[in-house]
Amino acid sequence: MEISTRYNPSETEERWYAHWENRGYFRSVPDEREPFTIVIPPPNVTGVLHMGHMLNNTIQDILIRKARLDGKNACWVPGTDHASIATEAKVVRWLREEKNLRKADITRDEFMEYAYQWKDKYGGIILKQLRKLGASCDWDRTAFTMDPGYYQDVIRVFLDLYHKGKLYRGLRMVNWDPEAKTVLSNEEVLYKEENAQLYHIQYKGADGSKGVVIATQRPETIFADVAIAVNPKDPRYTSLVGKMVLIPIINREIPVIADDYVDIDFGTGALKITPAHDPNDYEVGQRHNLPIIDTINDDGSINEACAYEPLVGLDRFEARKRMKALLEDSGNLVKIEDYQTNIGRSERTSAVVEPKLSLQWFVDMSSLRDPALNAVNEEVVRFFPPSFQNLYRDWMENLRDWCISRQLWWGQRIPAWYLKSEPLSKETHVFVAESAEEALEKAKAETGNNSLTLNDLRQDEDVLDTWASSWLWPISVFNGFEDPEGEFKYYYPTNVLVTGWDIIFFWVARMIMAGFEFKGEKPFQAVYFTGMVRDSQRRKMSKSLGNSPDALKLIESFGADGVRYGLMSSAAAGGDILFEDKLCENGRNFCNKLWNALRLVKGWSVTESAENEETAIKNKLAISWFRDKSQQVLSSINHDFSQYRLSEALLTLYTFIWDDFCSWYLEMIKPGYEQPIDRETYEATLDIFGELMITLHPFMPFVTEEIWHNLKTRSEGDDCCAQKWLSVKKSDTTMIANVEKAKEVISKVRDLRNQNQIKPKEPLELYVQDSASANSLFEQQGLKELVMKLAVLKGLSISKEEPENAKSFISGTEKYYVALNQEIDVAAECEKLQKELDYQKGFLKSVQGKLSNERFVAGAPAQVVDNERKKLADAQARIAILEESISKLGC
RNA sequence: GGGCGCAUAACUCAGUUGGUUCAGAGUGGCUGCCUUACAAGCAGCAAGUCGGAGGUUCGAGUCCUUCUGUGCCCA
Repeated sequence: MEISTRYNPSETEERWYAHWENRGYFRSVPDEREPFTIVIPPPNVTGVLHMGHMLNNTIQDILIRKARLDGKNACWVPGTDHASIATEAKVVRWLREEKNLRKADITRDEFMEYAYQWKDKYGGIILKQLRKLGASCDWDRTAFTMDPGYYQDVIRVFLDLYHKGKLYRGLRMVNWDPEAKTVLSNEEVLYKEENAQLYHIQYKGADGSKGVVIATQRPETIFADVAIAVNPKDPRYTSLVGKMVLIPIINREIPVIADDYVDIDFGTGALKITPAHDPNDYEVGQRHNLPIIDTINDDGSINEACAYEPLVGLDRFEARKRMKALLEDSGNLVKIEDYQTNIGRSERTSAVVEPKLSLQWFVDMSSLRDPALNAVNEEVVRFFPPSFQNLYRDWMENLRDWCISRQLWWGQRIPAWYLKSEPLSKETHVFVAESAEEALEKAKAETGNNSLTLNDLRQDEDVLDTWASSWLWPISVFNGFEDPEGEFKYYYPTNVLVTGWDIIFFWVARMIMAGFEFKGEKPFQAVYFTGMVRDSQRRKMSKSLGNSPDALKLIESFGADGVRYGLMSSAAAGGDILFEDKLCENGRNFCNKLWNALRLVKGWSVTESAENEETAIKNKLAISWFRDKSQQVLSSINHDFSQYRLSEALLTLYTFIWDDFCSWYLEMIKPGYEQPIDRETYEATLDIFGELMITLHPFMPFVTEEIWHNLKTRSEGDDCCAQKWLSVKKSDTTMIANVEKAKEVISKVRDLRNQNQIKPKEPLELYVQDSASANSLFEQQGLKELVMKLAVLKGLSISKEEPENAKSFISGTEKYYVALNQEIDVAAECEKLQKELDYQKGFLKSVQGKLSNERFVAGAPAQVVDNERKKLADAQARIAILEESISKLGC
């Protein structure tokens, strides 16, 4: 059979994925087995696969495939998030561009209909792309945060919190996005240093005195000023406190007040107080009972309240420019200073966030915090890596109430009704209910007015923050609200959540709070935090930089396994990945290596028995060595898995397969050119190869499945992905150590060839100096034959005499000679030996130092002390060999 | 300004509760090979006073203090 020299992933991947799906391997229904559950961090329904998703989902797939091999009932729930602000923006643009419609032109119901159309057409692309990566999700369970049942859960939770008094409507300073015209939570505001200007403005005294100079970054808000504040400890201004000054241009009188909040060293030390447009000013205003003048509209333009007609209707930034000229004209502008300051921008629209007083819905976090904080502190929910506990704790301890209303249509509409007869304010009646009808009943009861009808009510226009639905994800996807005794009981709490640390506040913390609040139980046992995928210059992958590779193209060029390997090989938990194609190239090369090992093995013809006794015992040793070493490797990989050290597990396997299996084992048993191999060795090799494929399967599912089926003809259902994870058996450590010593001897012979320009295939004669340890080493059955084959020797004997014209090397505590038909450079040889001797003597001295220290011998564990004794003996043996050689050469 | 990390080979990173023959890998570099599975490969080699200083300990890359550099989170 002719097999291509290169592994072709595109040919196999689609075939195997379809096969797995057809066999229903990814499907999970509750049964008597132990469950292993992961819920996917739902990507935006509008999203397309990017590097972060690939990393994140590869990790989940590795964990879920491993659990499946472990015989657990593995359940990976996929789905998407409705992403209210991002999706609404996309739908609005689509309506404008494709349908020539503006949001203002259509009703809410019409908008929702279009939005669902859009979602059905463009949404969920990412779920199809995940299949290409090999993600073994239970697709029958695909969930969406706006599914009817899910929607119902979100409403139910709103009611629940409201009735428990943990949800309230209040007038508060919020972060306002004037572009999206919606409120944002603190986490949705990104602060960055930007260049700005500080305007120094003269406020004249009402009594005609000089007044005071203030510094502000926002001159367009001076008409909303209600006071000037100074620090009570600032001697420059003590005489001014209590006096009145005039706002420039409009000449409205405002008082000068004293407040500790003012930083003496910033600007001029005098601060204008604008409670409507700055959160700190708002606090100061509250303390001093100052009025509030709101001069900015929802869209960021200036309104009539500013009491200066020429500015009305201008955008806040336009108004700022205009103010500069106006202040210059009026003679109030002292100077303009450039400076750097943190500017908050909307995560979604990049618009500069406007602090704004607004009537919104808030979740009171005080009672939700403690169980969630304790769960992480006490490691009931374990973080990997644990260092993220700090970040979590810090945030939880400084938790502020969560603003959950959003001025959008795409999302769960807030289930609160008001009386049309009452204008909106925080004092009006609010009827929170599951339906309008129920709200009406409440309204009648509360107002005592039985003649009210549905027509007298209006529902709150706003929807809920997307996180107010996704925080229920681990509960809702298992129908935990509607049917808490059903499969929810089987799957919840889930085993592990895999997510980027950047949403630890948005999502992870809130899911933990929701778990305890609504179910009295954590949502997951562990959280695995992935790092960020960055480019080789450490920059975040972003569309605007254009430094993000096309995920599907990567899969096309390197294969899904290649990409998975590339991402995982450098992805320690929590650590960022500096991505380059080269990483995937390594993965592709690894697939190719495996493929060629398969070609080699499948190319052999088989005979019933080995050609001679030497070959038979050599192969036997090779098989035992590899089998036994596999146990050690497996045990190390098991340990890595238990600690979520996936990257380490993969690299261990990679090295084991590439080096020990391909470079050593296969070379040990490889028959001569066109020679057959004995059946026993052949069959053992197929089994070994298959076992390696099972172990590698979670990481690289496609190539392992393909090779699994190429190794042997398999019966229906005998698939790699459905095998059983191997259990660790005992191994013969002495035998393994002996073979490792033999490998060192072989490498040293090869090195010697290299250094003396001897062809790799020219057979050499090797002697090992007679000693107890040499005899003991070569008593190992098959070891001599192994060394002879791989070092390409025509003879290997234990010798008391040192041969003529020989070069020597030390391996372990044995001395070896290779007879050469060339002159030996005595001087160079002496120098080499002397250098080695010096080193060994130094080593000996340090070991002796330790052993002569009584406190060491008394204090250190016996095993450590024994080891030092062994080191001492070995070093002495080597020194003896070296000294003997030196004296023989007459150095 | 407050807090949390990180600093190990030219580069990117591992290094578990301090203890195997005086720190590992991949990439890159160097030497030699188109050897009959694989040049997307093979064999071999070189390269690190583990950021600086001090301390605890019989023993420190690992723990403590401090300094320097650097990144992140919050304000």
